[in-house]
Amino acid sequence: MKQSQLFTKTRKNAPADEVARNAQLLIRAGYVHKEMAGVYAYLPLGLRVIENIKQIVREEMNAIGGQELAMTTLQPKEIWEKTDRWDDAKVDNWFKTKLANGTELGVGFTHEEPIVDVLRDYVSSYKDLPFSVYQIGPKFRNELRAKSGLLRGREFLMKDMYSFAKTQQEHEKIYEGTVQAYHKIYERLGLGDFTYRTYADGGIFTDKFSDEFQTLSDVGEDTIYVDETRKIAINKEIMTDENLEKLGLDKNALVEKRGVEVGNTFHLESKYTDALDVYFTDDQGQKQSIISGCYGIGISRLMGVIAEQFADEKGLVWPENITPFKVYLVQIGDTVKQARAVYKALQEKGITVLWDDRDVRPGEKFADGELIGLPHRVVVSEKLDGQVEYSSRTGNEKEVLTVEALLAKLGN
RNA sequence: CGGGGUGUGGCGCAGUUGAUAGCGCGUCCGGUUUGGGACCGGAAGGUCGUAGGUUUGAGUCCUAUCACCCCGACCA
Repeated sequence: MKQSQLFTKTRKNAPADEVARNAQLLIRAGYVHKEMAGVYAYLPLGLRVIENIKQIVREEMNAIGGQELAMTTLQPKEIWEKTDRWDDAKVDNWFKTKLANGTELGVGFTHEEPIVDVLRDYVSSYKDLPFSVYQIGPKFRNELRAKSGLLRGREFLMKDMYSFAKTQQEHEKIYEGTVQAYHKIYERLGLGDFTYRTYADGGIFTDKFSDEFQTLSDVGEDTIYVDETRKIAINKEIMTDENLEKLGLDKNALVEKRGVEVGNTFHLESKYTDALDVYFTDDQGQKQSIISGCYGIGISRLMGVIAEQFADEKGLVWPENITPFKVYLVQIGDTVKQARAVYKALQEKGITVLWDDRDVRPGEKFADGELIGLPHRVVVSEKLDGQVEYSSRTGNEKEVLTVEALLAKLGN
């Protein structure tokens, strides 16, 4: 992509009403546009990041047998009444609306009820189970207070998977498999080293704990206690002596940290399936409850967390796997021809490039490149005598290479 | 939802005891520049969040309202 054609521009100042570092940088660099409090549009650069995150999540969900689908945003109130989650006293962050004829509708804040409602059409026998389905799409929550930029929005993107099993044992296996997939996802996103599986409250309908995935961060909203050697943590909310013993955690090994919840997994037992009257018939001809689990990952929140986590004083720093483009190609002076050749050569290798072909001074290009945060910078300049200068976003050293050497370096 | 704060060109800000709204960045035109956000000259762009009110006169005072931010409570 030529930067001269990118419709967004960088800006030197962040809007005064945006305090969160992630949103400040993402806005300054042209990744997102704030539509209103807690509601952000994803601009071309931002959408590329979002799509990269989604793709990693999708691949890992597919790898454990998840089947992708897309549920609806508009929701009939009846199914939510069956699980007693329609009443505003029970769920206070619903967005609700009405059809022209007055029929009340909900705007989806989660999708347990609708997916279970779908099962009714397709699941009746033990032969139909187990399976998992997931979707990646918008969620709407009428938060009393949106905050922290992309970390807590009223409209946000989430991957939510739901599993359905014949027995608790079968469910546990799926659940653990999903937890392992989550670890892979955070690893691939570059967050593996500081994202912890964290025991948390399982909710009112199970005595099991749920698991949160907490990325350590000063801007985190949760207080967690981390056992760094075992790579596990416990949320402050459930930090009691009794729970520590139940979980086999040693209080003395725990360190208090702040975390951002970047995912969670819940045991739902048969609460939703029973409430919506969806059962299966076992091989003895007996009606049985379906055991389910739900598994969320905040896609747009992850973009915020990653922006926040890796940024330095110059701007964003994207991990290799989710960067909108791999290379920031800077053309200095009268070098269009050479720059185009490098651009094409990189692209032929399958390396994505943002080519700064603008007619602006070098300093501005470097500053913008650093703000935008692509991992690799390549400079084409008359000074380099046909070679190119390579530097990484995070390193200080620059090396002058031939184009062939550059391709070899970036091509693996 | 409780407490606190802020709304003035695209962005960041100033605007005194009430008197026809300024600055920086950005944008446009012309020129000089070109390895770290250049410089010179010119120009466009604002019913001061909105609605009432007080006043000869309101960005400024009063009332209401909306939006946004922060702390708390709640939540992916």
